[in-house]
Amino acid sequence: MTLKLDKVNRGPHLSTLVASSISREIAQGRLKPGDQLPTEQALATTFGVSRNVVREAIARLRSEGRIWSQQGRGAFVADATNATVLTIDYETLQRADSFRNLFELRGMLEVQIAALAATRRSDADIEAMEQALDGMRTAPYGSVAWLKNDLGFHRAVAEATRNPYMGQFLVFVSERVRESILAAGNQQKSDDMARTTLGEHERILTAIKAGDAKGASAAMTRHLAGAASRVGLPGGDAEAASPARHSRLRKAMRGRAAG
Amino acid sequence: MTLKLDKVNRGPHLSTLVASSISREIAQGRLKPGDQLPTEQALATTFGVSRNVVREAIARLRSEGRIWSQQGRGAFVADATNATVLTIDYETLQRADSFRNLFELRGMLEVQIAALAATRRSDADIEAMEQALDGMRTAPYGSVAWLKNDLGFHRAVAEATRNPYMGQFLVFVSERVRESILAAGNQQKSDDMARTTLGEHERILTAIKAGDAKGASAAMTRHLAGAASRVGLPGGDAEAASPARHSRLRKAMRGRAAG
DNA sequence: TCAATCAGGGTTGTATGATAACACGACAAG
DNA sequence: CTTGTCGTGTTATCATACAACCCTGATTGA
Repeated sequence: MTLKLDKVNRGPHLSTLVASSISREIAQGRLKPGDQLPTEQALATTFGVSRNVVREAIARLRSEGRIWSQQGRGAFVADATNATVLTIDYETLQRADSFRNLFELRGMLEVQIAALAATRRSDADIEAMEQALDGMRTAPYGSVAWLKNDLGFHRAVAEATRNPYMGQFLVFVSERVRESILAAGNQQKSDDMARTTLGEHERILTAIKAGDAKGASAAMTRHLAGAASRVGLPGGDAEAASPARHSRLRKAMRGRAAG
Repeated sequence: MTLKLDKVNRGPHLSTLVASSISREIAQGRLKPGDQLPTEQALATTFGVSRNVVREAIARLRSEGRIWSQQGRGAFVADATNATVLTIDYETLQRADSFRNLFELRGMLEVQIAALAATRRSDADIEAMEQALDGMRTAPYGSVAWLKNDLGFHRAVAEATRNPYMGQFLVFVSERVRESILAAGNQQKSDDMARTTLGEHERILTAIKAGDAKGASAAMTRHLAGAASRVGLPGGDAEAASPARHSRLRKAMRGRAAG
C-alpha cells in the first residue's frame, strides 16, 4: 500500500506528482482536449495513491483551467486556450535558454513600460521611484534590501503607466528571471556594479520625470543591456526591444530639466 | 450551511469557494505574508465543510504559490512575489477599464513581437502564417473558424520570434481580451470588417516575409488600432506602443518585394 | 548548571470507507 | 415514438483513522 513513489523522498506532495504527471500527459498530447480522464478510482489505483490525493490533483488542474469535471459524468481535458492561469513550470525554468528568453520578454515589457510611464506618471509615482532609489543607495549591492528596492523601483515605473496589468506581468516575469538567475548561480558582485546600476536607474527616473518617453525607453534599454552583461548574457540582446535607438535621442534628452 | 452561491461563481465546488475565500483574505491584507493559517480542522468547522474540502482548497492555493505548508507545522501565507502563476480573476475582467488595459498590454506585446518575428522568422513560420490567413479567407467573419485562424496567425507570428514565452504570454493575454469582449458583448460585424482585417494581416505578413522589422511593427500597430476601433475603443490608443511611427517607415517599406 | 534525550500533544499528509448528487443508458408502459 | 422509472457508474462530500513530522517541555545524565 505504501509505495512512496520510489523516486524522490525530497518530493513534494503526492498530489503534486499526480498533477504534474497528468499535466504532462496533456502537454505531450497523449490526452487531447475533449478526452475523458480515467475515473478517480482508476487513477488512484494506477498511481498507487488514495483517491483523496487524486482529487487534490484534479482540483489543482481544474483551477488552472486544464481540465473540467462534472458530477456524475467525469473529468475532461479542456481546450488549451481555456487556461485561466499563466504558469512557467519549474523544469523549463532550469533550462539555459529559458533565462535568455525570459530576459528578452522582460526587456520587451520594460522598455515599453518606461515609455508609457514617462507620459502618464503622477507626482506620487515619482515619489515612489525616488524612495526606492534611496533604499538602493543605503543597502549593500545584492543584499535582500537592495533587491527589494530594485524590484520596487521597476514596479513603481510599471504602476506609473496607470495600467495595473503592466505591473502584474512585469513583476511576474521579473521574479521568474530572478529565480532563473539564482538557479544558474553565476552572479558576481562588485562596488562598480552598484554604482553603475544606480546610475542607470537615475537616468531612467530623470527621463520619466521630464516626461520624455523616448529618453525613458532608451535609458531602460541601456539599463537592461547592462543588467544582461552583469549576469553573463551577451549585452546587445535587448536590441530588438528598443524602439528609439538610431534616432536622435540626444536631442530629446537635451535641454530638459533634471528636476 | 454554506450558501451554494446562487450565481454560477466559476464552479460549484465547495473547495473553490473555500479557496477564493482564503484568497480574498490574503488579497485584502487580513492575512499577511508569514501569518499562519488556521488549522485545517478549524477551517473545516468555520466553513462548515469537511477537512477534505479544505485540503483541496489548500492544495490549490499552494500550487498557485500563495501559501506554503509543512507537515507537522501548519500552513503559512507566502510572499506575494512567490506566486508561481499569473492569474487574472474573473471579477476584475468584467470591469470596463480592464478591457482597455488588457488591450493596451496586448498591443505592447504584439508590436514588439512583430518586429522580432521579422528578423527571426523561418520558412516554416511563414508557411504557418499563410495557412492561417487562408483559413481566415474561407471562413465567415466572426465565426469560430475565423477566430481560430485569427489567433493562429498571431500565434504563428509569436512563434517566429523563437522565444516560446512570447507565444505563451500573447495567447494568454489575447484570450483574456477575447473573454472581456464577449463579456461586454458589443461587437458588430460586417463584410467590410472582414476585408479590412484580412488586409491588415496581409500587410503584417508581407513585412515579416521581407524581414522588415519596422514595417512589421508598424503594420501590427495599424492592425491593432483597427481592431480597437472595431470593438468600440478609441483607436489611437496603441500609440505609445508604436516604436516606429514618426520615422520614415515608408522608406523601409519601399522597394521590398511583396512575395 | 548545562546539554542531550525522550515523551507527548498538535498539525499536516495519506488512506479507507461510506453517502449524497448527478448523468446516462436500458427498459418497460403508454 | 414518447415518457417515466430504475439501475449503474461517476463525481462531490463527509467522517474517521493512522502515519509522518514539528515543537515544546520534562527528564535524565554529566
